[in-house]
Amino acid sequence: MEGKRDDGIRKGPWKAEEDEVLLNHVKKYGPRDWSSIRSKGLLQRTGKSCRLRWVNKLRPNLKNGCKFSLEEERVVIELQGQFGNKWARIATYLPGRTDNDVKNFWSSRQKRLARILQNSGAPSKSQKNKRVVQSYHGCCQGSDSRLALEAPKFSSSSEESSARAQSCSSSCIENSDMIKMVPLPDLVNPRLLTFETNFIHQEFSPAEKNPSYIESQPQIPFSQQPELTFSPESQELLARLEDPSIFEMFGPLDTCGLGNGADQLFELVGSCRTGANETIDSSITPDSFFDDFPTDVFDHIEPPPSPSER
DNA sequence: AATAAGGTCAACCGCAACAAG
DNA sequence: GCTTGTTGCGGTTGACCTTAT
Repeated sequence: MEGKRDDGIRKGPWKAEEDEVLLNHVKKYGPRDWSSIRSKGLLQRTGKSCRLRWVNKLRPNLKNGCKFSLEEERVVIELQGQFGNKWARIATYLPGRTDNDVKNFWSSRQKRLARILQNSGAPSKSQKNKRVVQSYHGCCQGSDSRLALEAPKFSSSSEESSARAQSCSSSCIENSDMIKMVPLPDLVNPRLLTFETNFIHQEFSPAEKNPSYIESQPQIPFSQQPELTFSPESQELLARLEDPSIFEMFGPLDTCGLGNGADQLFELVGSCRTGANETIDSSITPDSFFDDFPTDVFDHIEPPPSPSER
């Protein structure tokens, strides 16, 4: 992969020295004249390659190596529906994210979805657990997930970067252990247990084809987003629960195989579907309920507020 | 422990839009 | 108006890492 082409142009991973040269160039001349970097003999890289490196890795305030937060995830899904695969445009709504980040995020997500759907006919034993979990995972998506989006104006103020750093670190928290300690009623706010199949339809029939969809949705800012939401692809799976044959896919597996809480899980799914406001039985043992879940189900659950924050 | 499968990320490629000559 | 060079964008690929078997 790494190496020089016949014309002497280097390709492949960038070295620290190359980054340094590129950064120096940008400091001196700004993020432009990429091709002059090579013509001046500073680097054996194409202008395109230099630009790409700057945009994706060296630009200040990038959230490199930071998983997409729930909010970011929602923004991408929302805007992909609105704009289609206009990654650069979508990225302008996500501070610190590049078009490449958004593109990669989306394609992984699509792959995952495709695989889930493809496997749904004949799930392996190990998939059974996961699929149910994902259904649960998705069923609690807040119904008011429409967003008020406005392309932000970025500044380089320290205030903004520290806020950014904070949001980045909070979204990177590995919180499965903390979550395991939280009683179920604290995690699942019954008010949030409504389900909106439109959301799924949107994912597979982008609103670009139906722009009125976006406009018709109530728009609320991030700060008013439901505090507990789940990965949206799971909603598609949940939608499949409408199909009575869905449970056949689990074969002989019954809820006993999923731990003590699985019965509640299916009740929960049912209440999600009806939008009922039942409260969750507080006699459920949280540990037994969650222990059978793969930890990735917790990935998108915000850590609970500390008692002082409540 | 070894291997396969899946996921993530960085980088390349081709194309289109735009500007300069 | 045409050609050429530059920039920006979206699609794709391959390496690497993680997780499952």
